[in-house]
Amino acid sequence: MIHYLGMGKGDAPRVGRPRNSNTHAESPREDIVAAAANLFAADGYAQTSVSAIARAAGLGQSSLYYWFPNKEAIVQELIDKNRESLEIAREMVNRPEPASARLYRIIYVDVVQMCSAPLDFYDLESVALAQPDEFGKYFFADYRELGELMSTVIRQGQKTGEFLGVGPDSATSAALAMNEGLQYRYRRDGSAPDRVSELAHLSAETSLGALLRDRRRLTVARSTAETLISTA
Amino acid sequence: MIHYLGMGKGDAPRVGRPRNSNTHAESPREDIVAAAANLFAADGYAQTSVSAIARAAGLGQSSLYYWFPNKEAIVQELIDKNRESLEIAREMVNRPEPASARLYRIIYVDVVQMCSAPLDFYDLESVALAQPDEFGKYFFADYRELGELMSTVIRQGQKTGEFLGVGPDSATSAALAMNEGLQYRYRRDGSAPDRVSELAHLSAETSLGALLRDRRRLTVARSTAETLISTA
DNA sequence: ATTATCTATAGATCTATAGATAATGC
DNA sequence: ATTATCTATAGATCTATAGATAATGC
Repeated sequence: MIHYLGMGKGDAPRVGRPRNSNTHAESPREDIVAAAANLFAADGYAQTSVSAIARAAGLGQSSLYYWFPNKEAIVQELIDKNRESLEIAREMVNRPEPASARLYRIIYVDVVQMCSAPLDFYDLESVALAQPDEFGKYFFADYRELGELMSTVIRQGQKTGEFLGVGPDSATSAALAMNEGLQYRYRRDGSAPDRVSELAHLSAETSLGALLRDRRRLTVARSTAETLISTA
Repeated sequence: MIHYLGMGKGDAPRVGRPRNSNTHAESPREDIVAAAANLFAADGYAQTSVSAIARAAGLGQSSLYYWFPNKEAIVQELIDKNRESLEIAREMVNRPEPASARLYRIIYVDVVQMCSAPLDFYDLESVALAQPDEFGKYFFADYRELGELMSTVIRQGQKTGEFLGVGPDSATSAALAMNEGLQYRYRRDGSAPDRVSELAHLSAETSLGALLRDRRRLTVARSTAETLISTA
């Protein structure tokens, strides 16, 4: 690799016609995705035009089409984060800790992930629904799998007598709906990011409060779950 | 009142230029609202054009503007139903029944009402947010009041020792988020209307399961709440 | 004259493409 | 020649208004 004297990061030679805006970009593709993430988070997917994304990224509207074929292609770049809570849930099914701690962790991570994602979960689902291709399939398959894993952990806890015998699938539906509803309200109300953890605990404690036979175990479940969180 | 022989309901004389479509309307205003309700329910508010509403009501696009000044005026006709669960909650604060039964009823009615409404609750909130006038204010004032009433009932139950001492406002947030999340999923999944009651019970039982000190009282709370439901 | 519709259209978007242009690379 | 932008624009919406028209009412 050759270094030219006095040629730092800032003035790397740039190919292509210069922008009208005084901005320059290390990676226009990433800038576009970042700008889209901000706008989607602020205004929602449907309300964000390609034109607004391009402007926020320092480009003219049509220049965006040099990097992405359309708006949906941009949102797909934002989506892979959606996997994290599924991977945690997969881990949790086969661990030796009590079901209460494992379910706590799954619920907690799901809330944190949804609240931290750039895109509202319901918007994400809408985009997935509109796309008959790969992404749509993966989204719904993942969603189903997450639900099945939660139901499995609930059944495990019922087998050991840790949980009451309520319907595992119903309890899962309630927990997922609460998680999604909380992330929605978190976004709508423009809550401060430091409230995410509080909401995640609230959701886990409500669902476990309804499931645990002996609720004195809730505190232990919470701290065990927190160990799991910091270890992984 | 004068009756002309052979002039039944069907062929009442109609003022105004006839429609191109073969439809006729007893009350175009109500037909428009009904058509809008169906379309909003099926496709969502933002995705429904004035043109589609007019067509569904048997009118040309521009003829709708004879009856309504714009799309938001139509949605406002649909909104008063949003009051029912608030009125129930107001009633419930001062009744002699145990807090568990009263909270059960509030939660139950809220889910039923949101699921039965023509408009998705989140869409309703979006419309309210976009309108700085009367309706917007009422919507958010009502929402706040419903939450406060729920918190009050929870505090009452804590005072009598019926409920555990979790934060009443947090428990309310969780319950509302779960209700909203469940109504959303109900709509998204196109669930059968006969599942509404099941979802409403699920939500009430989950929230009460987390709150009740002695969960053997849940069955009593449910049946007491059902009495309240059929009485009012 | 009044009512309720129609046709036609202006004006505001927004998406996506065509083709010009201004840099660097070789 | 290649790259990354630009300008300009076609075409698809969608909203809302202007003004014509076809009924009934008086």
